[in-house]
Amino acid sequence: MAGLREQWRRSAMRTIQERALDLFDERGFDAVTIEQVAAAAEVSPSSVYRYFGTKEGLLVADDFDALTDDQLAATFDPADPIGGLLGSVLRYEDPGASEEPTSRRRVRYFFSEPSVRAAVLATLDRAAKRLAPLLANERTLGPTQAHVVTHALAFGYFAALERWFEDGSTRPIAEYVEEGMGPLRAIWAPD
Amino acid sequence: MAGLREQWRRSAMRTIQERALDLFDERGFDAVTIEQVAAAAEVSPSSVYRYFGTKEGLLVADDFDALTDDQLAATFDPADPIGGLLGSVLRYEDPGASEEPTSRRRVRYFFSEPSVRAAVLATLDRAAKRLAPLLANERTLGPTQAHVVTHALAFGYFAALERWFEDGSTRPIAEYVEEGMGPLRAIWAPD
DNA sequence: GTCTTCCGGACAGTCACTGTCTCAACCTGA
DNA sequence: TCAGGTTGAGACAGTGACTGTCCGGAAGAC
Repeated sequence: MAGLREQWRRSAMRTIQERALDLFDERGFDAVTIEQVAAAAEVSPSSVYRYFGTKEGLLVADDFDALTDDQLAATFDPADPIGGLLGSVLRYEDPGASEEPTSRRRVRYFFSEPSVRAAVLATLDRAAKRLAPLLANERTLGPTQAHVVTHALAFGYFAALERWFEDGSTRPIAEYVEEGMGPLRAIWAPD
Repeated sequence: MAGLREQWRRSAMRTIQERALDLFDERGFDAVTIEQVAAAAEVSPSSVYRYFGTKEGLLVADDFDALTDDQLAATFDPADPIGGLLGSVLRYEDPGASEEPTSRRRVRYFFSEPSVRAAVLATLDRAAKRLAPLLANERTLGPTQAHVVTHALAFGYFAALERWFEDGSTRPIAEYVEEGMGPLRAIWAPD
């Protein structure tokens, strides 16, 4: 059973996020208060904090944080992290994929709103920290090197994404990742 | 002339920072309010904000932000960024160097206090963004690649620093940077 | 149908941060 | 040395993000 309670919670979260995006797009992130978001979604401000933690959390779904260690290990390929990343991007951009409708609207704030950007950086930082041991296990990299490399990958990816955004978000993201992260492939090149 | 006003401002900033560190070390970052810091330093809370902008700013001196573009270009070597970074670290750790006494005490909070960590990440992000054009000018890297690489370098450096901290801060930082960022040198290897 | 559990709403409180005003002290030019 | 302009620190009120706690009512188990 899905759990009626859980069901209602999910739908509440979705409508809160959508109303929030409506307001943000209309008046700007800073000009909207949590109270207004709560009123627009017809919930209490407490619930917004219960669901999303922070105002930035309304935009930055910590997808990575939600993954268990096993799920993370299954998604991440230590032998070819950039290839795996590209695969995720391609899957995300696949027109047939069933992606949540808000995910495209949110990205804009990742780069335009400083506090949101900071929240994204923090998420990437946590993700890189969790991925490091997975990389250290299977390769000739020491733990410090693995730690450095996962951070380089995570934030390199972010940088590529930013270029895509600054370019007008017209060409596919995968192109920017492929081209931008190309130099990082040298890390795995045979010497 | 040094400017009497400017002189007093500098000394005020130093004492504020020192008092703040005293309080943070004693009670913990979260348990200390700006008002208490201001009282301990015998200035008004307004001044603390005027000087440091945010509570995290008391610990994260945005040294990079303060540099002009020219100064930045002079410090950064596009041909060998990792070597330049190592040089800075060695200079920092040189026992003969005249470093500000608070700089060692602050580092701890970079990694232990989430909001401070976020502020550091934001600083690195800004630094990487400013460095990208310098890297793109002189090498065979495209602008997107340069953007990715400077982010990889900045946050890779941060990761190496964290390993140093987690290891007890006993061995020299340069060792962690040298070892951890070794794989990134492959980016500049001749193919 | 009852009992338990859980969760959303209400509410009060804290504190980081902002904007504005005032006044005193520095700086400048004669 | 002394006016006049400027700069910058303190005082103060306000906003809004976020926290903790309590309570009632509805979902879940039996």
